Amino acid sequence: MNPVEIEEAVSQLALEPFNRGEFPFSFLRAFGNPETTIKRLRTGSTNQSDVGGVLQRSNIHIATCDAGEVETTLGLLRDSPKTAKTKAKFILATDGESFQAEDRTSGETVACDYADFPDHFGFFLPLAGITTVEQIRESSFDIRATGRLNKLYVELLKDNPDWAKAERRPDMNHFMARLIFCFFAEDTDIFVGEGLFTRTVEQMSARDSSDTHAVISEIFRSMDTKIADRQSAGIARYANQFPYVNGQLFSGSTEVPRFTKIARSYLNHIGNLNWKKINPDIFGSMIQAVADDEERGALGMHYTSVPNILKVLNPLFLDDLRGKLEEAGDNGRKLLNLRNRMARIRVFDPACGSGNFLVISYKQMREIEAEINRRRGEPDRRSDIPLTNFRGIELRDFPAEVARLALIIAEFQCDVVYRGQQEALAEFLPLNSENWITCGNALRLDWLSICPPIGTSVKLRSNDLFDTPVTQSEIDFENAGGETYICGNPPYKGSQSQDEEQKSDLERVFSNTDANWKGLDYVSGWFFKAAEFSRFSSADFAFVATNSINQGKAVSSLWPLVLGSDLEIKFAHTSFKWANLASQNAGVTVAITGIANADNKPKTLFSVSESGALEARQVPFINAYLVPGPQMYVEPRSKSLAGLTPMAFGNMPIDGGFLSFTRDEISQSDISSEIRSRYIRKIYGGAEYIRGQSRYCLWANDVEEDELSKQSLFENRLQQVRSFRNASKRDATRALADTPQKFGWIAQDGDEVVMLLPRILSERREYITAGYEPIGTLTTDQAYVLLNAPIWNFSIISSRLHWVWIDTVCGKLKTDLRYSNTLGWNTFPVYQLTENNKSDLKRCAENILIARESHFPSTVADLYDPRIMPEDLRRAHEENDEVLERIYIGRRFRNDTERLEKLFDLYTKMTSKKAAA
DNA sequence: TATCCGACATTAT
DNA sequence: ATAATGTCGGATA
Repeated sequence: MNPVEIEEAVSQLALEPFNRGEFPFSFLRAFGNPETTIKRLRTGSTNQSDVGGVLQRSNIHIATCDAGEVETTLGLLRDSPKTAKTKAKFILATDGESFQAEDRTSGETVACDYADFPDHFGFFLPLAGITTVEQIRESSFDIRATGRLNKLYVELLKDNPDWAKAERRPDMNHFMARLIFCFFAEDTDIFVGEGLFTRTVEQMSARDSSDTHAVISEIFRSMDTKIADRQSAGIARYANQFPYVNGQLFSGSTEVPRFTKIARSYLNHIGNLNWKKINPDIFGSMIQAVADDEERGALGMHYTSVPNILKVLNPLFLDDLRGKLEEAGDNGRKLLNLRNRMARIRVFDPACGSGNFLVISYKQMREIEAEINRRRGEPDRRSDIPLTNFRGIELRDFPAEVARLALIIAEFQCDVVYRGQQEALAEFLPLNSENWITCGNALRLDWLSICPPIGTSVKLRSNDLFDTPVTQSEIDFENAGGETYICGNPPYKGSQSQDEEQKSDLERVFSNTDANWKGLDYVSGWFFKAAEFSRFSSADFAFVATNSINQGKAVSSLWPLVLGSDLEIKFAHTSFKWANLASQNAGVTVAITGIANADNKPKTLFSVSESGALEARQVPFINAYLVPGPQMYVEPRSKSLAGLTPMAFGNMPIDGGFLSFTRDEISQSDISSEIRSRYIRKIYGGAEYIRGQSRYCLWANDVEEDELSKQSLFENRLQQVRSFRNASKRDATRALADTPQKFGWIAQDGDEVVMLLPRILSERREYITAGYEPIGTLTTDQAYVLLNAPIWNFSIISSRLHWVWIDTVCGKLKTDLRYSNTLGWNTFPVYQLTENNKSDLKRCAENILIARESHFPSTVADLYDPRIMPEDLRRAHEENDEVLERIYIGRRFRNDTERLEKLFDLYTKMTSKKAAA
């Protein structure tokens, strides 16, 4: 269940008559517990309560009681030995009048009237497995509002099918934005009279809902008409009470979708919520799913947490502002300078979604400004920070609407908090008419015209930045000295999953470069455009992006263009999971990169330590791999830089799985042992090797198909391979359809001594786990192979030095290592090895293999699990490292940082020597 | 020809 | 259910 669904279930429960016996079960059901769980608790088989209540292990201990006994009952629950023993997170007591609960981990408590307990449902969200985000628990209102608006939205689309079509959706979305504004305004005295909007609609429209749309439309028309013009415009008397709002919010068509009776009652429900409590930073990202038919199922789940956003904003510029505030102390002059500086700061998010980066920037800056004004004795002073300095571009119209609204709401709320309700109201309306959130394609728009480094006007230029470079003379310098910070979390899309339009977006962005843009992630476009912007007006920028742009091949394609010789990475957050509430898509791993003009200041590298704590390191340089060290790019090579044995990419079947067999499939078939030994081979992918599993394949690349089809085991399989290949849209695959017995890519003859290593390696293992397999063993493309290779190669692959190199320079799958022959093996810098070196390394390699052997039949996964790695194996690796590292520097390296430094250094020397030669 | 990647995908636990 | 950890083959140079 998502938070919205839980909120609805909890609210429903509170409306029903209180039933002492049923309440605990209904409560658990509302938090998404399946019927079977409830049943088991009800029959007592899993109910461990020792106070006559209901106790669900490691979750909650609930007891209902007689009127007036709540306090005492909660005490009983608190002291219950079972509560402690079963590690219950919460205790809850209620008599149907009053409601009390406690979070046993944090000690936080809830005490309220029974009828109001749904207001605290966020408190209990861990019961539904939702723990990721701390603030979500303070967002009960936002979740509730999202749920109600969603119901209204769906209901309206159902009855106004034409509004659901692509061309009218923007009207529908604009209408929703207007409604949200009205709900907020009527609860915050922006409209004079409590609940003015909801009340007026309720009173002036017919109960049968036939004219609801007309009444709302008239109210909207009124809000778009200046007071002086209302009489001539013939505004209805009831609509005349509404203020003139402007801000483009109510301009344009005032057409309103038709309401059913149900929709009219939903509207009333929504209006009766207390919109004062809205969190514009959270609400925006929750509500945006409403307008997206595909995302609606995950309503309230794709929520970006404030701490994650601050990981971008703090090091980008907020920390600096706070530092300056501290430095200024009570010095009025310095405080004034800081305030003047902040008044000119522009924050620009060219992928702003519903504006949460902008809203949070704005709120944080207002907080700093308020402190300045407090210290200067001007607490009521009007804010000098213009809302229009927070600019954004967003592709989808609804989030774009919501972003603007969220900023307006944030401004009002900040004014109320820092200056007071009266001052906030006095200057709120009419809204600024400029639309400073642009709905459009950020990769096609000219950022300089949307966020001009100078001046305040927003005018769209149709041409791209690179079609018509902006010349200095066009720039108006009236506000010289203002800083611009570009930030955001733009969309990521791997090179293979981009659609045609996205491809052409990138093509335009990179058209004037010789970049391999086809291989780049979609997000790269934002980095490149930000860098170009920065070169016009020195704006620092930082984005969240998939970590793959800082890995593997992408590094040498993208970063030389972004950084050039004038920009530098000023801070970075290495890979971490970008968590939101959607457990099912917890999967994306991101990094944050912040870029600024080169200077001599130290850079800050953030990373999450093993214990989960955030570490910040000051280093002289951060390179594009997000490791400390001078800028350098490792490019793929087709041959080893150091003369190592060639490493081949394994045999790729391209067979839909039909050339593979399990052990059982073979043993249960009727093939003769002769056919079997002639055509069936053992084959390894990474998984089979690491987990010690078996897999077999048909290996008969050059045998006639007719010959093979005589075997019933093969006949059907070959047909399936043929049709699988024919169904492909890749030419090369279809061309293979006529020879279904043949692998798509062949790396081996099949009779060499095979050393294989998996293409994907768990980040938990401390070494790269290559291994020898018997002659004739095959590998799939999930493993690399060295054929008939001298054993000292094994020593190199198995070394910590090599692990560090691969970890840094190759790609990743999530945070796991992804080995690459071209990027990792062929680029690995090694000194020329003497015969003595080679024989020393051979001995070390053999010792590793012997240590592994001594633990037969442990699998690689067992042996290299760092928690249980056998001592003798560990020692054999240590010795191997000792010998190899002496060849590099005559002693052991102190740590991985030192290893990498040496490797980078040697790589640079070896590549420049090659280039010179 | 020869890979590199996945706002992932599927299997272990 | 979450945690661990690697399929598969198309797109690309």
